[in-house]
Amino acid sequence: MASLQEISQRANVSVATASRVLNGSSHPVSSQTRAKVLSAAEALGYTPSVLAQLVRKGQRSRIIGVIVGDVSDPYFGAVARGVEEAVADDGYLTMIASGRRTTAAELDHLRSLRDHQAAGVIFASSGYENDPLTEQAQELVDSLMASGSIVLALAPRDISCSGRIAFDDRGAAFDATRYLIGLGHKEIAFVGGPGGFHTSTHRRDGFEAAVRSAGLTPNKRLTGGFEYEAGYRAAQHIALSPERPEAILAVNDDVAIGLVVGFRDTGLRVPADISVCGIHDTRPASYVGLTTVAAPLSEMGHAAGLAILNGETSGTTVLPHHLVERTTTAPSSARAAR
Amino acid sequence: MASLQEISQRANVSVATASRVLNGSSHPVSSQTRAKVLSAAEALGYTPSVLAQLVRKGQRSRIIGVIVGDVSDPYFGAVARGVEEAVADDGYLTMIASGRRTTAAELDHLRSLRDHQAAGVIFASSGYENDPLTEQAQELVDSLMASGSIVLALAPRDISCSGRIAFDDRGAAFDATRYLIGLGHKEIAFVGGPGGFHTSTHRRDGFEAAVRSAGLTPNKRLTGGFEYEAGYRAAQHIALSPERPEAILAVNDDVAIGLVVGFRDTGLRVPADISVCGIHDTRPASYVGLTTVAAPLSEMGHAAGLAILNGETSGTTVLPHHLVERTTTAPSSARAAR
DNA sequence: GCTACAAAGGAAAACGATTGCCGTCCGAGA
DNA sequence: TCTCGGACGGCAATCGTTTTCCTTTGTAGC
Repeated sequence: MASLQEISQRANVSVATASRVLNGSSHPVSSQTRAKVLSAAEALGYTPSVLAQLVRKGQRSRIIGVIVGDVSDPYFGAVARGVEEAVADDGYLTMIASGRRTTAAELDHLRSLRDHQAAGVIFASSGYENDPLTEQAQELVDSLMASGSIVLALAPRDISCSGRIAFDDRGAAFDATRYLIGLGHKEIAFVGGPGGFHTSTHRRDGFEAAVRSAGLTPNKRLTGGFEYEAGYRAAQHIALSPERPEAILAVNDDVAIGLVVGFRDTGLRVPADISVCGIHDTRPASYVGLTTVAAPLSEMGHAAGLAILNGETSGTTVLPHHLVERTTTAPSSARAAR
Repeated sequence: MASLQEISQRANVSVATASRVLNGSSHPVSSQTRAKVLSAAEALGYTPSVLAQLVRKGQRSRIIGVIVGDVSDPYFGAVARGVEEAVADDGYLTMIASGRRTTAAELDHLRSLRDHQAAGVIFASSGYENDPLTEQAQELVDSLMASGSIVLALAPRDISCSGRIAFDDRGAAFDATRYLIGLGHKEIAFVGGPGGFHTSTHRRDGFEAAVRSAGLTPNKRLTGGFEYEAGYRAAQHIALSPERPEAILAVNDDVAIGLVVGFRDTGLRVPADISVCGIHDTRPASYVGLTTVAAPLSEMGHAAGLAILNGETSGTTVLPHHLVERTTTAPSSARAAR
């Protein structure tokens, strides 16, 4: 509340001197005056106006924005936690802004982050094809980068930014599918997210490639949302379908869990009757013992945080994933031996 | 990037006029000059410096900070989503800051929120007893409120702020316990969070009151963390204990789910051998069919968002909870009839 | 006793805005 | 013709800082 102005009056010095004492400067100040200023500041409870400092110095603030698709999705929680761990010790502040899966909301957040001169922006959510707002987003990203902010994408996006840190969506789906094939399953389906999202598409591509490479024909792939409910609903359909697959790869854990619970609610046994595999390995996966591909979520966040701290301004990093086998998948023979 | 200065030069008007045109003012400007300014702004790609505006006008920014304990806890996700829905249409931005369950980190976030003149701050996480940093937190909250920010607590906190919006921790635990008693259980235990947290304590109090009011003696209550793992570990102990309870109330859903999975992993049947009830009704609760008390999480967030929008500066609101019966609880007779 | 230089402090111009106050111009009313 | 008032625009102060130039003073070196 108290300004340098008031401090300087109370201490009988100029504003310049007060500034020099209170906010580090190389300009020398005698220890007497320094003491006077310090005690005045103490008495008045001085707090520098960070806003004014930013205006004057034109620097970046110590805010790092993480743009996520859904605040209650544990995927984003993991990423955000990684960012936080990387930057908290350096006094940077991670703020999570939810795009609620709409680009319009993301634009609002980008604008606000630009307005407040954020040190960095991290896109944790995937973009989607033919997004009419891409151009606007790119403009905002450009202006952010032009003014010194670092913009990183952790998921596929039609935006050129300072750098990318991700895992291999296609490869993860490919590996998971190979694993299911290795279990002896022949009829394998992919349950994807909402159409058009890049992650969905890449993962579906990986799935198809694996199925084809094994000489099988890719089974029907149903689409839905990214949430539990979408998986649950899909399970209802699949359970009733005449040509029910033996195994399913879901686009992510939430959908996979929805499938598992949905199947069980309709009387199917998982994995005896049908195997289910997810992608991400978020916390709830272990709640239901889901077999899934562990994605380096917090590692990605961590790397992104460090990149912003170090001002790294280019490059692409791909972090490794690995399969975590739990209890929702079983060899095909288990079914035959029933 | 372009400043009013540059705009005014290009349009051959004074900075004052440019300001009046570009950022609404009641002062009249002829349509000719207006057009000149507008086209200059367009050509130069003018964006007002929100920071400078804030410095000059001393107003609050359009940022609302939500301080949570753990970004991957779905409890906080629900609250944040509620806030978001309430304020997004008015152009306010919800930013989630993780206190990582330490007051020191919370203080950092509070400072940053104050520095950026946030419109409001919402405490979604509980405080704990004898927190040595309470005083500092109170000072920060006071300075925030003094400068016009609204500070709301959604969980018990030893801080006096603009208002409180919550549900009845004690009552929720009381009702859940009465429900378990109503099922015929006599040996009921409470598995609490880390010692000292107000929510833990209030819920334990509600539990004890219910048990006592039924003429039973409160069973041992084990403490742990707020997470799944704490519940899982507790389940290991309880399963091996000679005087195993018939029913358990957990401090929240995550712990309850940990208990359920933990029990099943040790061969106990839930609910046949032991009933488990949670508090919150977060998403994962439905994944495992957990019986739990539904807390008005997003409603609290929503109400808090509206309160900040409307500048409501006082009052306490308590929102209702209700029990959601699923499949982790069963009557005691089910056990006897085994 | 002179110069030279470092230390110490202040005045004032920025940064990018907003706004109170004043001057000019014009048309309307007397 | 004179006056009055409103429309319109600019000057300059202001917000809370930082930073570039001074100016003054003290001291060391010759």
